[in-house]
Order: sequence, then structure tokens, then C-alpha cells
Amino acid sequence: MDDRAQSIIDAKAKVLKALGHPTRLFIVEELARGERCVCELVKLVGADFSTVSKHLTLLKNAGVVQDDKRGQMVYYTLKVPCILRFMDCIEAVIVSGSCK
Amino acid sequence: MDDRAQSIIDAKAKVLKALGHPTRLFIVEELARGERCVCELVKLVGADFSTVSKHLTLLKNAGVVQDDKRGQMVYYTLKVPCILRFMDCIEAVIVSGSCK
DNA sequence: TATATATTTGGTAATATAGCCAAATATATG
DNA sequence: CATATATTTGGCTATATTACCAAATATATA
Repeated sequence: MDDRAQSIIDAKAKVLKALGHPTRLFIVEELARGERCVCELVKLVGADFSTVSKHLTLLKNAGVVQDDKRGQMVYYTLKVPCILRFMDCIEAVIVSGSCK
Repeated sequence: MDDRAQSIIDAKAKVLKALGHPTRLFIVEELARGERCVCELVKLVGADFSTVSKHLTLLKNAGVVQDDKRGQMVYYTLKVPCILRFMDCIEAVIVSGSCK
């Protein structure tokens, strides 16, 4: 495998890895319903502010979410909604063990 | 979040996490082209036999691949091809930074 | 300006992951 | 049966991840 192919694989794996944590996946699915500020996500997730903030930073670095600071709050939105269509596939994996 | 919702999230995150490693993602994309034995994957990946075997075990536990032992060889196949359709989305994330 | 609120950053400890080697297991073949 | 090949498992070390706390930063408001 050449360097270019390898770096594409690496980049894709990075996105998938970002989604591969229960808290981050939860956040992504919550953001699918609309913009949320960090404080809302903290309440929903039930973890420390710093923990949620770090998960959000990681998602942002992976290119999955974007942030928008307005006043003293930071609002996060899902940058790549196509990810959600994939969830049906993942769900199929865990429910029936296969998909089309 | 209730226990049931939590365990669904956990299961989905497990699948995504399994895909979130360059070597495993490479294996999945290779299996998308057809069945491969471990020895072929070892050559393609260029890592130790035991390393590849462990990645395959992890993918199997996540429900992504299945194995079939024939003779002294073990052949792996992709169990959930719908995962591949998702790759276009992931690729969009890393190339253009957004998707529809 | 002082203070409260929202968020991020730094530090740290516990746990998980990845990769290699060596050993074990299974199957085929001489 | 002995040996070679294919694969997995166990053990180990290095590295990465996660979560919390405390401190720093930024912004709003009294």
C-alpha cells in the first residue's frame, strides 16, 4: 500500500474511531436532533464538564462536528449528517447480525 | 438514558470502534472484494500473524466479519456489506469536510 | 471592577489497546 | 507417526485513552 492510500485509510479510521465511543456516539445522535450547547450535553451525558468538552474536541478534530461560540456558550452542530444514515446499518449489525 | 438505550449505544459504538483502526479498516475494505484467508491478509497488511489474527478476532466479536475454516486455512468474509456504503460518507468527511 | 457562568486546558491515575515473540493447537502430508 | 503449515492464544511492554479534579480563560452582568 502506498503512502497516499495509507493516509486515506488513516483519516477514515480516525473518523470511525471518533464515533466509536458510547459517549461520543450519544452526542452525535443528540446533535442529529439539532444544535446543542456544551452545558446541555453535559446534563444529558451525565459526565464531568471537562470530559464532555474533551469528547467534543475530539469529534471536532475528526471533522464530525463544528462549534460556534455565541456569548458565553459554545454551540455544537453535526457537520456530517450522512453519518446518521449509516447508523441503520450499524443497528442492523447488532440486531440481526447482517444487512443488505 | 435508560439501560436499554445505553446498551444499544454501547453495541453500536463497539462496531464503530472495531472499524476505527487503520489495519482493521484495511482488512474490511479488502474483504469487501471477496473472501480472504488469514495468510493473504497477513501478507497484505505486513504485520505479524498474531497481530492480524487478533484484529480479525476483534472484528468477528463486533459482528463485522465471519470466519470459515476449511482445511488448515481460515477464510474471512465481510458479514455486513452495508458498512461499505458508509465509506463514501466518511470519505466525504475527510475530503470536503461535509456531506449531504 | 468584582463576580458568576460557560468552557477549555493541564495534570494525573486507572484502564485499554497494539504489536511482537514464543508457545499451543489444528490440520495436512510425507 | 513425524513434520510442515496455518492460525490462535498467552505474555509482555509501550503507548493511548478515559475520566476526574483543579486551574485557567472568556464572557456576561451586577
